Amino acid sequence: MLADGRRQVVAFHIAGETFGFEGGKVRSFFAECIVSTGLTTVEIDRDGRYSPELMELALKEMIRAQEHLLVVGKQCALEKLAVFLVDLAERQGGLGCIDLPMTRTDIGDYLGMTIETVSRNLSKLRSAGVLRLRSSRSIEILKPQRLYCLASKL
Amino acid sequence: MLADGRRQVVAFHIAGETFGFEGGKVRSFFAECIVSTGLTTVEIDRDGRYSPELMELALKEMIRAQEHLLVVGKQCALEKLAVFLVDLAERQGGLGCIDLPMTRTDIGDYLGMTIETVSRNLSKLRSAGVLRLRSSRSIEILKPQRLYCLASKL
DNA sequence: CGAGGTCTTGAATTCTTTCAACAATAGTGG
DNA sequence: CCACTATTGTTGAAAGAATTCAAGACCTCG
Repeated sequence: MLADGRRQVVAFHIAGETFGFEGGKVRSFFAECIVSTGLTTVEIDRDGRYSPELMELALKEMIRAQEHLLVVGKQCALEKLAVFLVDLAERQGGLGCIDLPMTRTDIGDYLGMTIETVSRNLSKLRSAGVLRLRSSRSIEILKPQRLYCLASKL
Repeated sequence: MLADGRRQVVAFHIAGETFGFEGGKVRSFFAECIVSTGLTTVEIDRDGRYSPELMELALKEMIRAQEHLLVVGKQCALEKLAVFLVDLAERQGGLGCIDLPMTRTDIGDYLGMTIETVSRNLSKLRSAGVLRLRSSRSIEILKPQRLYCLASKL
């Protein structure tokens, strides 16, 4: 949360992902469940040495944060949204149908835009025939290559 | 660098800071010197276990990246710039005079805005009496509390 | 069926970007 | 030391994009 009440969503995590690598005793971020969730905690060694596996996860998380910067730093809302959708699709295994468990507000706070902009640009993708909204929380990708292109992945 | 030629500056590092914690063999980012620079490399153990000290640095770097997200995600350019200046001032030890070794382009790519917007908002702060430009690369803070307030640090 | 939350869409405003011109600065070679 | 040149920085005007404010549609749950 920011001092003025605004919120920056740093990441969406799906099953099997690890988060919470904050070093010190002071925590700057918090996590929220948006679907029913099970958690496992990972303890570090008493002497503070991380295992290579855990270290790798922490570094992966850092790279992800830095790559998220690339997205949020983009100027065009449509592009940001495309990257978000492609990322989500890949992590859900394939570009057929994307499940959006989060609200438009969550997406907006993740991408640094208002919910109206999220909605408008989803509509823009819809009317361009790139995707179809089965419901507001379920998206069917009709033209994956167009989406990839917008996301600068092609 | 982004596929379309745009650039996202992830961090500015000053003397004594550590960077380059990319886990795998593939590197997504690169570093550039903008002042004359000395470097020391840190090697990790053969078994891949990081020392607690190095781990702490890596995690600090991750937190920094996530906090940078908070800045880039902000909508207002003036606010972003204020946060940038306050951060730089604090790392340079005090708010008297800030040294800007980087170009406006670097600042813009760091904050996710054009150089013109950087320049314009610096001018805005100048005409508001918040700061004075000794030169384009050297800034004197006249009203620190105003700057802090803009940076949502007060 | 009703109520609350979520989502979409429109219109006006505000802000940034883009394009262009010019000023200031630093570096180069005579 | 000075003119020349390239880079960097500033500013203006127009265009474009997102935000804000507002209204209404849709969905879910009790």
